[in-house]
Formats: sequence, C-alpha cells, structure tokens
Amino acid sequence: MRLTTKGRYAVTALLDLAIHADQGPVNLADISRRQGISLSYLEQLFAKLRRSELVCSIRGPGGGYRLGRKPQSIRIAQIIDAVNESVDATKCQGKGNCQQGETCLTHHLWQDLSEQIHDFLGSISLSDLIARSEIKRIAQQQDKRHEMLTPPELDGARIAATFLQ
Amino acid sequence: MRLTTKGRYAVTALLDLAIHADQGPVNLADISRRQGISLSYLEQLFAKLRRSELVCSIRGPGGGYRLGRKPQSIRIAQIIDAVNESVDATKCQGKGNCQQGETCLTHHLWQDLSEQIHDFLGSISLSDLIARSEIKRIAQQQDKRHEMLTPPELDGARIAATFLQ
DNA sequence: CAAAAGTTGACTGAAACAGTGGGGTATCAG
DNA sequence: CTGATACCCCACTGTTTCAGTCAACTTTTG
Ligand code: FES
Ligand code: FES
Repeated sequence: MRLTTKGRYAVTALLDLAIHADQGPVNLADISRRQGISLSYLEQLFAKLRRSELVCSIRGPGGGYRLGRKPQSIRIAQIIDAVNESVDATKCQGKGNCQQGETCLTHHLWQDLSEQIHDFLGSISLSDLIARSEIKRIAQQQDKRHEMLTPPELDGARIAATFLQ
Repeated sequence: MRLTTKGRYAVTALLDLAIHADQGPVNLADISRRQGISLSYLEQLFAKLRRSELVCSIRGPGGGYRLGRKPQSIRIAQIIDAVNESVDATKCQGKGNCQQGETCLTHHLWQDLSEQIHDFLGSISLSDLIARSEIKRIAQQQDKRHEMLTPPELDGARIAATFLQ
C-alpha cells in the first residue's frame, strides 16, 4: 500500500475542480496556481483521471476540465484508485499466496486493514468534502490570494508578477 | 504514508517470535527459514525493534530474541512505527502547513484517515493475532514444513538438505 | 489563421526499498 | 582456553517509484 503526494494531489485537484465548477470548465493552469501543483505533473494525473472517466475535457480556448459525474457519486477511493495502483495493503494482492504459494501468517491482518481503509475512503464523496466549513474557508482564501484572473480585465503586469512569483 | 514489505516483515517476524516464545529464545535463522525472510534483512529490522524495546536479545549459543513485553500490550501500530517512519497520511505530518505555510484543501481528510488507520492497528495486539484460528493453522504447517530442528537430535544430512533447499 | 487549450511520450534526479556482504563482539559448551 | 553460535554494526548495491521537466504534437475557438 502507498499513499503519497500523487493520490493527495489528485484529490486536491478534483476538489478544486468541484468548487469552481459553477464558473464553467476549469483549466489546469488555474488549478496549478491555486493549489501549488506543477502544471506538467497535473497533466499526467488528469490523463489518468480522464481514462477513469472521473473528468471530461473541453479543448480549445476557454476549455478545460469538468467533472465526469455528479460530485455526490465521486468517492475518494475511486480517485486514488485512478492514479495510484490501489489502496491494497496485502503483499499478495489479496490472493493469499505470498509465501511460495502459501498464505503468510499476517495475510488476514492486511486484508482487514485494506477493507477498513477502502470502506472509509469509499464512504466519502467530493460533495461531502465541499460541505465542510473549513474547506470552504480555505478555498476562499486561495481564490483571494490568486486574485480571480477571470472576472476582471486581465492586467499584463499582474500576470507577469504571478508567473515570476 | 507507506506500508510495504518492511512493516509487514516486522509484524510477521514478531508474530513468529510470539508463537514460539514457549521454547525459549528464538534465533533469527529459524524465523528466516520459517517465514522466508532474508536473514540479513531481519537483522536490520530487529535492530530497530530492539531500539524500540519491543524485543530483547540474548547473545551466545542458544541465544536469540524474546519479546520485550507481554504479547497483549504489543500493538501492531507500534511495530510498524518502530521500523517504518509512521502511518501518517498527511503531507505535512499533521502540522497543517503544506502549502507555503497554509493548510491545504485536503488536510482534514488525510488527518481523519490517519486517525482511522492508527486506531485500527492500535486496537490489535500480538495476542489477538495468535488467538485467530487461521493463524494457528498456518503456523503449525510452517513448523511441520521446516521439521522442528530443535527437539530431535540434529541430523547432518537433513540440515544439509535444508540449506541446499 | 493564430492562439489557447488539451494530449502524448520520453526523460531525469532523488529517495526509498529490499537485499547482500563482511567484519565484528558477547557468550557458552566442551 | 577455544571455537562455535548467535547477535551487532556498517557500507554497499540494484531496482523501483515518485515528482517533476521538456518538447512536440492535435484540436478548437475568435
Ligand atoms: S499478504 Fe497475502 S499471503 Fe501474504
Ligand atoms: S496535508 Fe496537512 S496541510 Fe496539506
């Protein structure tokens, strides 16, 4: 089992996407700025998310990504499965044969743990996360800090400042 | 968060140790044979387990390792903590500052998950595992397969066969 | 058409994992 | 005393994954 930045980034990005869904398609450059994730790395992750049909893409100017389904039916476990190999904690991938074809002493323990984690992450949907008050607050601060590039007229100096940090 | 062979091996080895505790100190070579874990690798793991006082060692011929405490009070979470860095699932190690000092969108989710895993692994002790019927059965088969080198008189040819597989 | 966006693939440095090897040192049986 | 047995310690290595970069596409809109 492994849970690293990869899975965390994927969930963060999808949550950002869900929060800004009402403003039309969201492009990766915005997510990259707001969440501090490398743009190229995001592209890799979204390629996998698209293959799992968790998001769909709209190409061309004004395009971006949209959620593939309703936020209520997107579970955290599915997001992690899409980018990571799985949250399985056993060595044998549940086959029970990691010791020369025999079941090892601790197989059942890891199987129970896997089930526990999967149930937990499977019980939480994107909309559950959006509903949490702390998350709303954090998202607003992030929007404010990056000054909403879409609604007002774009200001060249300000964009340059954003890119050059 | 990561849960790999390292933590699994540590739990497996300690469980083997607990099962064979009634026959005096258990040496690593026996654990290595029974559980199919590299001897040198086991030594590294036991160095850490000893530092955490989960086991104590007896040197010299007839020596080996013994549990540092009663099996009831050794929790799986402690074993994994001893060899692995931790089962924390957050990026910030619980500090809430992984985005340039600010709390990231998904911090609370990972914190909840960490707590969930820690509670689960912290609620299970070595003696809980020993009590499970499947584990008793598997341990008996392992003992049988490796022919109990201690009780009967040692047979040169048989030992050679074991070493040469 | 040109610019904005997504799409794809190859590539990289760093870290961790899983394991090997070789030299120790304490202890006990004979 | 001596040598075998076991733990102890440290340096090293091949492989994999992560996290990220770079460059060259294609599609779509204004
Ligand atoms: S983890 Fe499944 S048999 Fe060992
Ligand atoms: S995981 Fe704690 S702040 Fe991001």
